[in-house]
Amino acid sequence: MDLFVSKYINKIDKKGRVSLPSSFRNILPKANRNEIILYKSIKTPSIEGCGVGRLNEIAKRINNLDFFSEDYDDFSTSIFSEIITTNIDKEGRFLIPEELKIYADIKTEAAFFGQGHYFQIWEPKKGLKNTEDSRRRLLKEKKSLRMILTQQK
Amino acid sequence: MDLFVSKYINKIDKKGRVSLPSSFRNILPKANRNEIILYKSIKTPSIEGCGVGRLNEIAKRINNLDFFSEDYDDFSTSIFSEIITTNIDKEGRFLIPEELKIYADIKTEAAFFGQGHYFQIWEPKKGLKNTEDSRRRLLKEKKSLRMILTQQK
DNA sequence: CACATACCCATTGACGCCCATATATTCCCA
DNA sequence: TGGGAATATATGGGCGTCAATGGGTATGTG
Repeated sequence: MDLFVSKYINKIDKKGRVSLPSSFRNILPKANRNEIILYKSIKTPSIEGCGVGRLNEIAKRINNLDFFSEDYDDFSTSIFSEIITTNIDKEGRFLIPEELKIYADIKTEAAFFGQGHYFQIWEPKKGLKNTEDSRRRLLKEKKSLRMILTQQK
Repeated sequence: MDLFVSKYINKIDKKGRVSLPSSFRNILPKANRNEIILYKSIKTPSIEGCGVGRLNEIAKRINNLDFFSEDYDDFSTSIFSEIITTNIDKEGRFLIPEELKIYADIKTEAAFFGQGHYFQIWEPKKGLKNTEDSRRRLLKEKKSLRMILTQQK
């Protein structure tokens, strides 16, 4: 398994530390298992995160843009300056930067939601509500989950 | 991690010294960890900086411009002749040359913005506003940040 | 000599590293 | 196969180290 899946709710201790779910840690490449990157989700009041490996891919893509164009600066600023790297201690815990906690309204507990190649961190109640809303939207639009889950390639 | 990421706001002391964020220092090659280059950003009222090694990369990019265009001379002049090297002391601090401080309107605090292979130094309020503006431009143009952040190769 | 800057030392708070415990899970063997 | 032991995970807390900051003094250069 090399995808972030499932959801977990973990406590944030006095020092502000929170455990990255074990199954998430195991997905990080052994080489960089003690570092992740975090950034504000664009569409939701949540934090998104993933291993640092993805950062290099992003850098490569941005570097391919015209260096003297406006886009280059916009992407570079919006992405690199907004990304925060944080270290994972030997027990598998990390610190959520204050700014991101405020953005996601996270206080004493953090809910982790696997999203495949990345994961989201929510204030638990908001996160669960978002899950329900998502599912409801899907069904409403008659996009059959069943179809997606059971169809053959 | 070998990229300049995140943002930091540091104070400038009476002597004009300011700490280069620790994570930025660690990116500089051990060989030249006590020296960086600074120059005026071409498109914004900010200072750009990087390790001395990056000079070659800048030269390459300018060389890729049409040699006979006006841009070539302009960029070449604007950048190379304006580059200033400055030393980093044992505590990780350096002096921002007066001319650059004036150009960026920096007085008592300096905001450092990671930009991947280089970084920018802004007057804090202006820098934060610039980040917001960048993001707004990107979203407005429906250029999906999310795609860059999460897509697979 | 005056000013700027490099070098040295000190302080504070944040963070990393280490150890400890409780609960849950897996493993192994009788 | 049942039960106890070993292991893993989430969580709590002590303490040393480092980053950011402040300031004194030496060095140096015009």
